[in-house]
Amino acid sequence: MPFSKDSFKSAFSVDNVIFAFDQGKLQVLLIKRAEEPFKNQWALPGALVNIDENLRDAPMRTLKELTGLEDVFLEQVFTFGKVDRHPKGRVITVAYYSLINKNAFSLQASSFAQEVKWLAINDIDSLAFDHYEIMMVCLRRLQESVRRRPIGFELLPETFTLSDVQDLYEAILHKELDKRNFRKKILSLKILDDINEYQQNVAHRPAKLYKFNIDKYEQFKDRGFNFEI
Amino acid sequence: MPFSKDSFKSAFSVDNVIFAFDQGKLQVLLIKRAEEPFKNQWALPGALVNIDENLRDAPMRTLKELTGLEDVFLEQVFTFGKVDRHPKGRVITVAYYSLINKNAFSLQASSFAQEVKWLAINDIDSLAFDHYEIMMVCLRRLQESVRRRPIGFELLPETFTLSDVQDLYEAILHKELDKRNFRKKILSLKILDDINEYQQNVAHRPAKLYKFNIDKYEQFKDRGFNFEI
DNA sequence: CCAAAAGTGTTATTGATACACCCATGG
DNA sequence: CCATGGGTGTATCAATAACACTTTTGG
Repeated sequence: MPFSKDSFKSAFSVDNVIFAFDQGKLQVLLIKRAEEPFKNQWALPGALVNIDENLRDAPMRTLKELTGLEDVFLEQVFTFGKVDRHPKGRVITVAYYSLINKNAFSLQASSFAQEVKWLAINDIDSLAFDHYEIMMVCLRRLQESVRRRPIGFELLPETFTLSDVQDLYEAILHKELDKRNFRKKILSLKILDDINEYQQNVAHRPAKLYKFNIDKYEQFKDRGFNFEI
Repeated sequence: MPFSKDSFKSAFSVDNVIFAFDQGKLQVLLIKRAEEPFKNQWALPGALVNIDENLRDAPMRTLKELTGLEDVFLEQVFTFGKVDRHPKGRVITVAYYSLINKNAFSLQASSFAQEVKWLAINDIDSLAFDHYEIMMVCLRRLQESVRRRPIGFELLPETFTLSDVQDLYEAILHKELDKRNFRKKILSLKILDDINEYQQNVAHRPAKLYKFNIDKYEQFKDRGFNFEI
Protein backbone atom coordinates (compact mmCIF):
# COMPACT_ATOMS: atom_id res chain seq x y z
CA MET A 1 0.00 0.00 0.00
CA PRO A 2 1.49 3.34 -0.97
CA PHE A 3 2.04 5.98 1.66
CA SER A 4 -1.16 7.92 2.44
CA LYS A 5 -2.75 7.24 -0.89
CA ASP A 6 -6.38 7.75 0.02
CA SER A 7 -6.22 10.92 2.08
CA PHE A 8 -3.50 12.40 -0.05
CA LYS A 9 -1.61 15.00 1.90
CA SER A 10 1.88 13.65 1.64
CA ALA A 11 3.43 10.87 -0.33
CA PHE A 12 6.70 9.32 -1.17
CA SER A 13 7.57 8.44 -4.73
CA VAL A 14 10.35 7.44 -7.08
CA ASP A 15 11.02 8.65 -10.60
CA ASN A 16 13.15 6.81 -13.05
CA VAL A 17 15.12 8.28 -15.91
CA ILE A 18 15.43 5.33 -18.27
CA PHE A 19 18.19 5.84 -20.78
CA ALA A 20 18.76 3.96 -24.00
CA PHE A 21 21.01 4.52 -26.99
CA ASP A 22 19.52 4.47 -30.45
CA GLN A 23 20.25 6.07 -33.79
CA GLY A 24 23.36 7.64 -32.35
CA LYS A 25 21.37 9.47 -29.72
CA LEU A 26 20.80 9.20 -26.02
CA GLN A 27 17.11 8.56 -25.52
CA VAL A 28 14.85 8.83 -22.50
CA LEU A 29 11.64 6.92 -21.91
CA LEU A 30 8.66 9.20 -21.23
CA ILE A 31 5.03 8.63 -20.43
CA LYS A 32 2.11 10.84 -21.23
CA ARG A 33 0.15 11.54 -18.10
CA ALA A 34 -3.42 10.27 -18.15
CA GLU A 35 -4.53 12.30 -15.15
CA GLU A 36 -4.35 15.73 -13.65
CA PRO A 37 -2.16 17.44 -12.71
CA PHE A 38 -0.21 17.90 -15.95
CA LYS A 39 -2.71 15.76 -17.83
CA ASN A 40 -1.50 14.95 -21.36
CA GLN A 41 1.97 16.22 -20.65
CA TRP A 42 5.08 14.12 -20.86
CA ALA A 43 6.65 12.98 -17.63
CA LEU A 44 9.18 10.57 -16.21
CA PRO A 45 7.88 7.16 -15.26
CA GLY A 46 7.49 6.84 -11.53
CA ALA A 47 5.53 5.24 -8.73
CA LEU A 48 4.54 5.70 -5.16
CA VAL A 49 6.65 3.65 -2.79
CA ASN A 50 4.72 0.84 -1.21
CA ILE A 51 4.99 0.64 2.54
CA ASP A 52 6.20 -2.95 2.43
CA GLU A 53 8.62 -2.44 -0.43
CA ASN A 54 12.32 -1.65 -0.25
CA LEU A 55 12.98 1.75 -1.75
CA ARG A 56 15.07 0.42 -4.60
CA ASP A 57 12.36 -2.04 -5.55
CA ALA A 58 9.99 0.78 -6.49
CA PRO A 59 11.88 1.97 -9.58
CA MET A 60 12.56 -1.67 -10.46
CA ARG A 61 8.84 -2.31 -10.37
CA THR A 62 8.21 0.68 -12.64
CA LEU A 63 10.80 -0.61 -15.03
CA LYS A 64 9.33 -4.06 -15.09
CA GLU A 65 5.83 -2.76 -15.71
CA LEU A 66 7.00 -0.61 -18.58
CA THR A 67 9.50 -2.88 -20.25
CA GLY A 68 9.26 -6.31 -18.71
CA LEU A 69 12.93 -6.06 -17.81
CA GLU A 70 14.45 -7.17 -14.53
CA ASP A 71 18.11 -7.08 -13.47
CA VAL A 72 18.70 -3.74 -15.00
CA PHE A 73 21.38 -1.18 -14.19
CA LEU A 74 19.79 1.17 -11.70
CA GLU A 75 21.43 3.93 -9.72
CA GLN A 76 19.97 6.25 -7.14
CA VAL A 77 20.80 9.86 -7.84
CA PHE A 78 19.08 12.45 -5.72
CA THR A 79 16.00 13.07 -3.62
CA PHE A 80 13.85 16.04 -4.52
CA GLY A 81 11.78 17.45 -1.71
CA LYS A 82 10.74 21.04 -2.18
CA VAL A 83 7.41 21.67 -0.53
CA ASP A 84 5.74 22.94 -3.70
CA ARG A 85 7.16 20.51 -6.23
CA HIS A 86 3.80 18.75 -6.58
CA PRO A 87 0.71 20.95 -6.91
CA LYS A 88 -1.62 18.50 -5.17
CA GLY A 89 0.26 17.87 -1.95
CA ARG A 90 3.60 17.06 -0.46
CA VAL A 91 5.49 14.54 -2.51
CA ILE A 92 9.11 13.75 -1.91
CA THR A 93 10.62 11.80 -4.76
CA VAL A 94 13.81 9.81 -5.15
CA ALA A 95 15.31 9.97 -8.62
CA TYR A 96 16.99 6.95 -10.18
CA TYR A 97 18.40 6.32 -13.59
CA SER A 98 18.51 3.10 -15.55
CA LEU A 99 20.49 2.01 -18.55
CA ILE A 100 18.89 -0.45 -20.90
CA ASN A 101 19.35 -1.88 -24.31
CA LYS A 102 16.39 -0.76 -26.35
CA ASN A 103 16.45 -3.77 -28.61
CA ALA A 104 16.14 -6.35 -25.89
CA PHE A 105 12.44 -5.82 -25.28
CA SER A 106 9.31 -4.07 -26.44
CA LEU A 107 7.36 -1.47 -24.56
CA GLN A 108 4.39 -2.75 -22.67
CA ALA A 109 0.97 -1.27 -22.22
CA SER A 110 0.79 0.30 -18.82
CA SER A 111 -2.09 1.28 -16.61
CA PHE A 112 -0.87 4.63 -15.45
CA ALA A 113 -0.08 6.18 -18.77
CA GLN A 114 -1.94 6.75 -21.96
CA GLU A 115 1.12 6.62 -24.05
CA VAL A 116 4.80 5.80 -23.81
CA LYS A 117 7.61 6.91 -26.07
CA TRP A 118 11.33 7.33 -26.43
CA LEU A 119 12.64 10.81 -27.04
CA ALA A 120 16.19 11.95 -27.68
CA ILE A 121 17.26 13.85 -24.61
CA ASN A 122 18.34 16.84 -26.67
CA ASP A 123 14.84 17.14 -28.07
CA ILE A 124 13.21 17.38 -24.65
CA ASP A 125 12.75 20.87 -23.38
CA SER A 126 10.05 20.55 -20.78
CA LEU A 127 8.34 17.91 -18.72
CA ALA A 128 5.62 17.73 -16.09
CA PHE A 129 6.41 18.72 -12.48
CA ASP A 130 10.14 19.26 -11.91
CA HIS A 131 10.90 16.26 -14.09
CA TYR A 132 13.04 18.20 -16.52
CA GLU A 133 15.34 19.21 -13.69
CA ILE A 134 15.36 15.65 -12.39
CA MET A 135 16.28 14.34 -15.80
CA MET A 136 19.15 16.78 -16.15
CA VAL A 137 20.52 15.94 -12.72
CA CYS A 138 20.44 12.28 -13.70
CA LEU A 139 22.16 13.06 -16.98
CA ARG A 140 24.96 14.87 -15.18
CA ARG A 141 25.35 11.90 -12.87
CA LEU A 142 25.51 9.55 -15.83
CA GLN A 143 28.16 11.77 -17.43
CA GLU A 144 30.25 11.69 -14.29
CA SER A 145 29.82 7.95 -13.80
CA VAL A 146 30.77 7.08 -17.33
CA ARG A 147 34.11 8.82 -16.82
CA ARG A 148 34.93 6.96 -13.67
CA ARG A 149 33.51 3.50 -13.97
CA PRO A 150 32.91 1.12 -16.82
CA ILE A 151 29.22 1.78 -17.15
CA GLY A 152 27.40 2.56 -20.32
CA PHE A 153 27.85 -0.84 -21.89
CA GLU A 154 24.39 -1.71 -20.67
CA LEU A 155 23.20 0.60 -23.45
CA LEU A 156 24.87 -1.39 -26.22
CA PRO A 157 23.96 -4.72 -27.80
CA GLU A 158 26.01 -7.75 -26.86
CA THR A 159 28.56 -7.22 -29.58
CA PHE A 160 29.53 -3.84 -30.91
CA THR A 161 32.29 -1.98 -32.68
CA LEU A 162 34.69 0.54 -31.18
CA SER A 163 32.91 3.22 -33.19
CA ASP A 164 29.67 2.23 -31.49
CA VAL A 165 31.31 2.79 -28.13
CA GLN A 166 32.69 6.10 -29.22
CA ASP A 167 29.32 7.21 -30.60
CA LEU A 168 27.76 6.26 -27.28
CA TYR A 169 30.29 8.22 -25.26
CA GLU A 170 29.88 11.20 -27.55
CA ALA A 171 26.11 11.05 -27.12
CA ILE A 172 26.34 10.83 -23.34
CA LEU A 173 28.98 13.51 -22.98
CA HIS A 174 27.59 15.61 -25.80
CA LYS A 175 31.05 16.18 -27.08
CA GLU A 176 33.19 15.03 -29.98
CA LEU A 177 36.12 12.78 -29.15
CA ASP A 178 39.31 12.02 -31.01
CA LYS A 179 39.10 8.60 -32.62
CA ARG A 180 42.66 7.44 -32.07
CA ASN A 181 42.90 8.65 -28.52
CA PHE A 182 39.52 7.22 -27.64
CA ARG A 183 40.47 3.79 -28.96
CA LYS A 184 43.82 3.81 -27.20
CA LYS A 185 42.19 4.68 -23.93
CA ILE A 186 39.24 2.33 -24.03
CA LEU A 187 41.40 -0.61 -25.11
CA SER A 188 43.95 0.16 -22.40
CA LEU A 189 41.27 -0.47 -19.79
CA LYS A 190 41.03 -4.07 -21.07
CA ILE A 191 37.32 -4.18 -20.47
CA LEU A 192 36.61 -5.07 -24.08
CA ASP A 193 37.27 -8.47 -25.61
CA ASP A 194 37.99 -8.74 -29.30
CA ILE A 195 35.82 -11.67 -30.41
CA ASN A 196 37.53 -12.06 -33.79
CA GLU A 197 34.43 -11.37 -35.78
CA TYR A 198 33.59 -8.59 -38.17
CA GLN A 199 30.58 -6.65 -39.30
CA GLN A 200 28.72 -8.17 -42.24
CA ASN A 201 27.25 -6.50 -45.28
CA VAL A 202 28.40 -3.00 -44.65
CA ALA A 203 29.35 -0.73 -47.53
CA HIS A 204 32.77 -0.04 -46.12
CA ARG A 205 35.58 -1.85 -44.44
CA PRO A 206 33.91 -4.05 -41.84
CA ALA A 207 34.71 -3.25 -38.24
CA LYS A 208 35.90 -5.67 -35.61
CA LEU A 209 33.32 -6.74 -33.08
CA TYR A 210 33.93 -6.57 -29.36
CA LYS A 211 32.21 -7.86 -26.28
CA PHE A 212 32.13 -6.32 -22.87
CA ASN A 213 34.25 -8.18 -20.29
CA ILE A 214 32.15 -8.50 -17.18
CA ASP A 215 35.01 -9.76 -14.99
CA LYS A 216 37.11 -6.69 -15.61
CA TYR A 217 34.00 -4.65 -14.95
CA GLU A 218 33.78 -6.12 -11.47
CA GLN A 219 37.38 -5.13 -10.78
CA PHE A 220 36.79 -1.58 -11.87
CA LYS A 221 33.44 -1.16 -10.17
CA ASP A 222 34.97 -0.22 -6.84
CA ARG A 223 38.41 0.85 -7.94
CA GLY A 224 37.20 3.13 -10.69
CA PHE A 225 39.27 4.81 -13.36
CA ASN A 226 39.73 8.21 -14.78
CA PHE A 227 38.52 8.44 -18.32
CA GLU A 228 39.71 11.96 -19.02
CA ILE A 229 37.90 12.65 -22.22
CA MET B 1 3.86 18.65 11.41
CA PRO B 2 5.98 15.61 10.63
CA PHE B 3 4.66 12.91 8.36
CA SER B 4 2.30 10.57 10.23
CA LYS B 5 3.75 11.23 13.62
CA ASP B 6 0.83 10.22 15.81
CA SER B 7 -0.23 6.96 14.19
CA PHE B 8 3.28 5.96 13.35
CA LYS B 9 3.30 3.54 10.48
CA SER B 10 5.52 5.32 8.04
CA ALA B 11 7.66 8.38 8.28
CA PHE B 12 10.16 10.36 6.41
CA SER B 13 13.34 11.56 8.09
CA VAL B 14 16.76 13.03 7.54
CA ASP B 15 20.03 12.10 9.20
CA ASN B 16 23.03 14.34 9.26
CA VAL B 17 26.65 13.28 9.50
CA ILE B 18 28.27 16.37 10.95
CA PHE B 19 32.02 16.35 10.41
CA ALA B 20 34.62 18.46 12.16
CA PHE B 21 38.40 18.32 12.30
CA ASP B 22 40.11 18.37 15.66
CA GLN B 23 43.33 17.05 17.14
CA GLY B 24 44.37 15.81 13.74
CA LYS B 25 41.31 13.61 13.45
CA LEU B 26 38.09 13.62 11.54
CA GLN B 27 35.30 13.77 14.09
CA VAL B 28 31.59 13.05 13.87
CA LEU B 29 28.88 14.50 16.08
CA LEU B 30 26.77 11.85 17.76
CA ILE B 31 23.79 11.89 20.08
CA LYS B 32 22.85 9.38 22.70
CA ARG B 33 19.29 8.27 22.15
CA ALA B 34 16.91 9.08 25.01
CA GLU B 35 14.17 6.74 23.81
CA GLU B 36 13.56 3.30 22.48
CA PRO B 37 14.44 1.86 20.09
CA PHE B 38 18.19 1.80 20.66
CA LYS B 39 17.81 3.72 23.91
CA ASN B 40 21.19 4.86 25.28
CA GLN B 41 22.97 3.99 22.09
CA TRP B 42 24.83 6.50 19.96
CA ALA B 43 23.19 7.64 16.77
CA LEU B 44 23.41 10.28 14.09
CA PRO B 45 21.43 13.44 14.69
CA GLY B 46 18.29 13.51 12.60
CA ALA B 47 14.71 14.68 12.41
CA LEU B 48 11.40 13.89 10.84
CA VAL B 49 10.68 16.06 7.84
CA ASN B 50 7.89 18.54 8.46
CA ILE B 51 5.16 18.54 5.86
CA ASP B 52 5.57 22.25 5.22
CA GLU B 53 9.35 22.21 5.19
CA ASN B 54 11.64 21.89 2.19
CA LEU B 55 13.64 18.69 2.44
CA ARG B 56 16.98 20.43 2.74
CA ASP B 57 15.68 22.57 5.60
CA ALA B 58 15.26 19.54 7.83
CA PRO B 59 18.97 18.79 8.30
CA MET B 60 19.63 22.51 8.57
CA ARG B 61 17.12 22.67 11.40
CA THR B 62 18.82 19.76 13.15
CA LEU B 63 22.14 21.47 12.79
CA LYS B 64 20.84 24.72 14.17
CA GLU B 65 19.25 23.01 17.16
CA LEU B 66 22.45 21.19 17.97
CA THR B 67 25.04 23.84 17.27
CA GLY B 68 23.28 27.14 16.69
CA LEU B 69 24.94 27.30 13.29
CA GLU B 70 23.26 28.41 10.09
CA ASP B 71 24.77 28.75 6.60
CA VAL B 72 26.73 25.59 6.93
CA PHE B 73 28.11 23.38 4.21
CA LEU B 74 25.49 20.70 3.66
CA GLU B 75 25.34 18.06 0.96
CA GLN B 76 22.74 15.43 0.29
CA VAL B 77 24.25 12.01 -0.11
CA PHE B 78 21.86 9.11 -0.32
CA THR B 79 18.39 7.98 0.65
CA PHE B 80 18.09 4.81 2.70
CA GLY B 81 14.80 3.01 2.42
CA LYS B 82 14.99 -0.66 3.29
CA VAL B 83 11.68 -1.81 4.74
CA ASP B 84 13.21 -3.09 7.96
CA ARG B 85 15.75 -0.36 8.65
CA HIS B 86 13.66 0.99 11.53
CA PRO B 87 12.24 -1.57 13.98
CA LYS B 88 9.14 0.46 14.81
CA GLY B 89 7.78 1.15 11.34
CA ARG B 90 8.65 2.26 7.88
CA VAL B 91 11.09 5.13 7.90
CA ILE B 92 12.81 6.34 4.79
CA THR B 93 15.71 8.62 5.58
CA VAL B 94 17.77 11.02 3.51
CA ALA B 95 21.39 11.25 4.58
CA TYR B 96 23.28 14.53 4.47
CA TYR B 97 26.68 15.51 5.63
CA SER B 98 27.86 18.83 7.00
CA LEU B 99 31.29 20.32 7.48
CA ILE B 100 31.77 22.68 10.36
CA ASN B 101 34.51 24.33 12.29
CA LYS B 102 34.34 22.95 15.78
CA ASN B 103 35.75 26.04 17.40
CA ALA B 104 33.15 28.44 16.06
CA PHE B 105 30.40 27.38 18.44
CA SER B 106 29.54 25.32 21.47
CA LEU B 107 27.19 22.39 21.59
CA GLN B 108 23.69 23.19 22.74
CA ALA B 109 21.38 21.26 24.95
CA SER B 110 18.85 19.50 22.81
CA SER B 111 15.47 18.05 23.53
CA PHE B 112 15.74 14.81 21.64
CA ALA B 113 18.97 13.59 23.08
CA GLN B 114 20.34 12.93 26.49
CA GLU B 115 23.84 13.57 25.51
CA VAL B 116 25.88 14.84 22.59
CA LYS B 117 29.53 14.21 21.81
CA TRP B 118 32.20 14.31 19.17
CA LEU B 119 33.91 11.06 18.36
CA ALA B 120 36.79 10.41 15.97
CA ILE B 121 35.35 8.50 13.05
CA ASN B 122 37.98 5.79 13.36
CA ASP B 123 36.88 5.12 16.92
CA ILE B 124 33.27 4.50 15.97
CA ASP B 125 32.42 0.91 15.29
CA SER B 126 28.69 0.74 15.72
CA LEU B 127 25.71 3.03 15.87
CA ALA B 128 21.95 2.73 16.29
CA PHE B 129 19.80 1.64 13.32
CA ASP B 130 21.79 1.55 10.07
CA HIS B 131 23.58 4.74 11.05
CA TYR B 132 27.03 3.22 10.83
CA GLU B 133 26.43 2.37 7.19
CA ILE B 134 24.99 5.83 6.58
CA MET B 135 28.04 7.43 8.15
CA MET B 136 30.42 5.39 6.00
CA VAL B 137 28.55 6.22 2.83
CA CYS B 138 28.80 9.90 3.74
CA LEU B 139 32.50 9.51 4.47
CA ARG B 140 33.08 7.99 1.06
CA ARG B 141 31.21 10.84 -0.54
CA LEU B 142 33.29 13.35 1.39
CA GLN B 143 36.44 11.57 0.24
CA GLU B 144 35.34 11.78 -3.37
CA SER B 145 34.25 15.39 -3.10
CA VAL B 146 37.46 16.55 -1.52
CA ARG B 147 39.38 15.25 -4.52
CA ARG B 148 37.26 17.05 -7.04
CA ARG B 149 36.15 20.32 -5.51
CA PRO B 150 37.68 22.74 -3.06
CA ILE B 151 35.68 21.61 -0.07
CA GLY B 152 37.06 20.76 3.30
CA PHE B 153 38.15 24.27 4.20
CA GLU B 154 34.93 24.61 6.13
CA LEU B 155 36.59 22.32 8.63
CA LEU B 156 39.54 24.63 9.27
CA PRO B 157 39.79 27.86 11.22
CA GLU B 158 39.99 31.09 9.26
CA THR B 159 43.76 31.02 9.03
CA PHE B 160 45.79 27.87 8.88
CA THR B 161 49.11 26.47 7.76
CA LEU B 162 49.77 24.22 4.80
CA SER B 163 50.50 21.43 7.24
CA ASP B 164 47.05 21.91 8.71
CA VAL B 165 45.55 21.42 5.27
CA GLN B 166 47.67 18.36 4.68
CA ASP B 167 46.74 16.90 8.05
CA LEU B 168 43.10 17.49 7.20
CA TYR B 169 43.37 15.76 3.84
CA GLU B 170 45.22 12.87 5.42
CA ALA B 171 42.51 12.53 8.05
CA ILE B 172 39.74 12.59 5.47
CA LEU B 173 41.43 10.25 3.02
CA HIS B 174 42.98 8.12 5.76
CA LYS B 175 46.22 8.05 3.86
CA GLU B 176 49.63 9.63 4.16
CA LEU B 177 50.56 12.19 1.54
CA ASP B 178 53.91 13.43 0.31
CA LYS B 179 54.61 16.86 1.74
CA ARG B 180 56.29 18.46 -1.25
CA ASN B 181 53.85 17.13 -3.80
CA PHE B 182 50.89 18.08 -1.67
CA ARG B 183 52.09 21.66 -1.30
CA LYS B 184 52.84 22.01 -4.99
CA LYS B 185 49.40 20.77 -5.90
CA ILE B 186 47.35 22.72 -3.40
CA LEU B 187 49.19 25.96 -4.15
CA SER B 188 48.81 25.43 -7.90
CA LEU B 189 45.04 25.58 -7.46
CA LYS B 190 45.44 29.14 -6.19
CA ILE B 191 42.63 28.75 -3.72
CA LEU B 192 44.87 29.70 -0.80
CA ASP B 193 46.06 33.22 -0.10
CA ASP B 194 49.31 33.76 1.73
CA ILE B 195 48.45 36.41 4.33
CA ASN B 196 52.08 37.17 5.23
CA GLU B 197 51.75 36.16 8.81
CA TYR B 198 53.38 33.41 10.78
CA GLN B 199 52.57 31.14 13.66
CA GLN B 200 53.49 32.52 17.08
CA ASN B 201 55.13 30.79 20.03
CA VAL B 202 55.75 27.44 18.48
CA ALA B 203 58.78 25.44 19.46
CA HIS B 204 59.92 25.08 15.90
CA ARG B 205 60.24 27.18 12.79
CA PRO B 206 56.93 29.05 12.55
CA ALA B 207 54.74 28.24 9.57
CA LYS B 208 53.21 30.71 7.17
CA LEU B 209 49.52 31.31 7.59
CA TYR B 210 47.05 31.07 4.74
CA LYS B 211 43.46 31.99 4.17
CA PHE B 212 40.95 30.31 1.93
CA ASN B 213 40.10 32.30 -1.21
CA ILE B 214 36.34 32.19 -1.57
CA ASP B 215 36.31 33.72 -5.08
CA LYS B 216 38.47 30.99 -6.50
CA TYR B 217 36.27 28.52 -4.69
CA GLU B 218 33.25 29.77 -6.64
CA GLN B 219 35.11 29.21 -9.90
CA PHE B 220 36.00 25.66 -8.98
CA LYS B 221 32.65 24.74 -7.53
CA ASP B 222 31.14 23.84 -10.89
CA ARG B 223 34.29 23.29 -12.90
CA GLY B 224 35.90 20.98 -10.38
CA PHE B 225 39.46 19.73 -10.42
CA ASN B 226 41.26 16.50 -10.09
CA PHE B 227 43.24 16.29 -6.92
CA GLU B 228 44.94 13.00 -7.61
CA ILE B 229 46.40 12.30 -4.25
C1' DC C 1 72.75 22.54 21.16
C1' DC C 2 68.72 19.76 20.77
C1' DA C 3 64.05 18.71 19.24
C1' DA C 4 60.43 19.74 16.30
C1' DA C 5 58.15 20.94 12.39
C1' DA C 6 58.68 24.18 8.16
C1' DG C 7 60.17 24.72 3.83
C1' DT C 8 62.10 23.70 -0.69
C1' DG C 9 63.64 21.33 -6.41
C1' DT C 10 64.86 17.94 -9.59
C1' DT C 11 64.38 13.88 -12.19
C1' DA C 12 61.88 10.02 -14.22
C1' DT C 13 57.77 8.28 -15.67
C1' DT C 14 53.27 8.33 -17.13
C1' DG C 15 49.35 10.01 -19.32
C1' DA C 16 47.02 13.44 -22.46
C1' DT C 17 46.68 15.83 -26.70
C1' DA C 18 47.04 16.88 -31.45
C1' DC C 19 47.13 15.28 -35.79
C1' DA C 20 46.59 12.58 -41.36
C1' DC C 21 46.72 8.89 -44.18
C1' DC C 22 45.81 4.11 -45.98
C1' DC C 23 42.46 0.02 -45.87
C1' DA C 24 38.49 -3.03 -46.94
C1' DT C 25 34.09 -3.42 -48.45
C1' DG C 26 29.58 -2.75 -51.31
C1' DG C 27 27.53 -0.63 -54.94
C1' DC D 1 36.47 3.42 -59.25
C1' DC D 2 33.91 5.83 -55.81
C1' DA D 3 31.99 6.52 -51.29
C1' DT D 4 32.00 5.13 -46.67
C1' DG D 5 33.57 4.40 -42.36
C1' DG D 6 37.61 1.37 -40.19
C1' DG D 7 41.95 1.35 -38.58
C1' DT D 8 46.59 2.92 -37.16
C1' DG D 9 51.50 5.83 -34.75
C1' DT D 10 54.28 9.54 -33.27
C1' DA D 11 55.81 13.64 -31.12
C1' DT D 12 54.91 17.18 -27.74
C1' DC D 13 53.44 18.64 -23.49
C1' DA D 14 51.61 18.34 -18.79
C1' DA D 15 51.00 15.96 -14.60
C1' DT D 16 52.42 12.74 -11.21
C1' DA D 17 55.62 10.33 -8.18
C1' DA D 18 59.64 9.56 -5.73
C1' DC D 19 62.89 11.37 -2.94
C1' DA D 20 66.44 14.29 1.44
C1' DC D 21 68.31 18.06 3.28
C1' DT D 22 68.43 22.88 5.34
C1' DT D 23 65.95 26.43 8.17
C1' DT D 24 63.89 28.59 12.16
C1' DT D 25 62.19 28.65 16.44
C1' DG D 26 61.61 27.51 21.77
C1' DG D 27 63.36 25.29 25.48
